[in-house]
Amino acid sequence: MATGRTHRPATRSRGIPEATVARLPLYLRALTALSERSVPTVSSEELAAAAGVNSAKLRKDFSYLGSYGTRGVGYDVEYLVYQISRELGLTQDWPVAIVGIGNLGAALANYGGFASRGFRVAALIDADPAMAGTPVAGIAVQHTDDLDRIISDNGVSIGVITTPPGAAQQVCDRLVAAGVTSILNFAPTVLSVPDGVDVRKVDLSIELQILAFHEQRKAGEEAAADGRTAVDPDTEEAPPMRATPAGRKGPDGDMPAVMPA
Amino acid sequence: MATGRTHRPATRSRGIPEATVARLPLYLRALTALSERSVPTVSSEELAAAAGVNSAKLRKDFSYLGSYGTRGVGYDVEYLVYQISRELGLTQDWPVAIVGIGNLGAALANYGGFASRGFRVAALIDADPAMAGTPVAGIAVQHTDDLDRIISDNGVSIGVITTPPGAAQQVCDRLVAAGVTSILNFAPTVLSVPDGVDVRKVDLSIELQILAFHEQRKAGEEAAADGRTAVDPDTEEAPPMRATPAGRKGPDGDMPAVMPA
DNA sequence: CCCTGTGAACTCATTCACAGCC
DNA sequence: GGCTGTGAATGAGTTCACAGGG
Repeated sequence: MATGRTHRPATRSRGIPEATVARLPLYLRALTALSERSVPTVSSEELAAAAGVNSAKLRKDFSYLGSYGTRGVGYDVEYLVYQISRELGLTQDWPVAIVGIGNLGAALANYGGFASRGFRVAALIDADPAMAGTPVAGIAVQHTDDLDRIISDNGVSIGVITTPPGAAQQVCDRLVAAGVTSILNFAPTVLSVPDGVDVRKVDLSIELQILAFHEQRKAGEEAAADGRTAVDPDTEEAPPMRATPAGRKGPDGDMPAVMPA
Repeated sequence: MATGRTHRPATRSRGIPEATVARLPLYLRALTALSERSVPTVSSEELAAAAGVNSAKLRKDFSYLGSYGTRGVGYDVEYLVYQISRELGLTQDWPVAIVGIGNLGAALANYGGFASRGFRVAALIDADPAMAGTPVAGIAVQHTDDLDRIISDNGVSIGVITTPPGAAQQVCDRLVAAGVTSILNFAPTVLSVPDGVDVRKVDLSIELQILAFHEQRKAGEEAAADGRTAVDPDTEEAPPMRATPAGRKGPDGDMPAVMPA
């Protein structure tokens, strides 16, 4: 932002904040619903409510895209749908390959929300030779050996990894080598990729752990409110054991059996 | 932190930043791997690399938990595993209910990473009467009619929603009414919940759209680097149509057929 | 008036850089 | 000397509050 409109081409150029980008799909979904109900116009307040954000944030977000609203009126639904779709790159077709056709991979292949919105499952790939040829969601599974060819032949630039964690990095490397530059990773692994490749991750167990953290806090506060001393994770202190004053682990090494695996 | 140790109980109290909480599971995973390899000690640098963050961030994160490291040496792996587990509330058992046993729900029920780490699938619930009794991942599916009882009987406080979008809000309401205070939502819907209830969402289609945005940018930049005029989404401007100067949609209403559904 | 668009203030998060301790 | 712990500096994101066009 800064002092004055610097040297920009004509409209506003690059640099939509990442946080804004992450919300555009949300707005788009809300707008699409309005569009289906043939609502012509919507205010920032209404749309914000539908998308689950506050209206100031929404207006600021849209201001990064340009001035697409009408003061005193609101936003034209169809027009905004188009502008956001274009901004997100959904006016073109994105062939996607899913690698690792287990329970999750198959579920994703069958997932409807995939096909709509510019994404198309172009290939299913698995390392199990026995699966090769089996149709999943109407698409024949292909073997990992052909990964390179499959990616190039279909012009895939977005790959989805649903392999077991042990295979994820290797699959990732092969995808990248074959030309994929965006990866959606469902395996619970940290992937390393070269510059220029985007990785996003979806991790069930991380989400649950974050919920558990807050859940535990709630339990603690509730108990505190009850007047009881509570099991507040912080007050609970007085560590069950600690490394010996100036050493490694402490030979007494008694620690609650935590973490199954 | 701050000028002086203010009036805190003894250790450091509440208020771990949300961003830090979201990374703790990542650290825990990396530490667990080290623990399995019987590595006794790790430096912030090494651990940060394994978790895919930089070391300054990691040290700052850990500083919110307390001073669990040893200067000149690093962190005791087992001890840190325990401290983070405790902080995240993983030293206790969290019974989880999954509502909506379609492809995705079933895949999650079968997902291994679920069972480990303190979470236990306590119930599977579906609205289809035909599914009632069918075992999925070794657990009999129960009918939505009994949702209330199932939640209370099992002491479930974390619910996972994998229903179609249309049913999600209703299921959410019922879960909350039954006592659930944390929800992990896989349905592409914005859920509204009362204060005190946490919702986290996992949304495939949003993730893909974010990737598409960056992917499109890459394509534009690459073309620009090639010297060609490129299809930079911004330069592309000169909108294909726009609401008439002072009115609604514009009667010419010609808009590219975007958005399948 | 109504509602958008946006500077300015503020809050939250990351990074720097170094003091403090082993 | 090496590595943690943390104030201080910087940057990103959100919210405020109001100017400005319909």
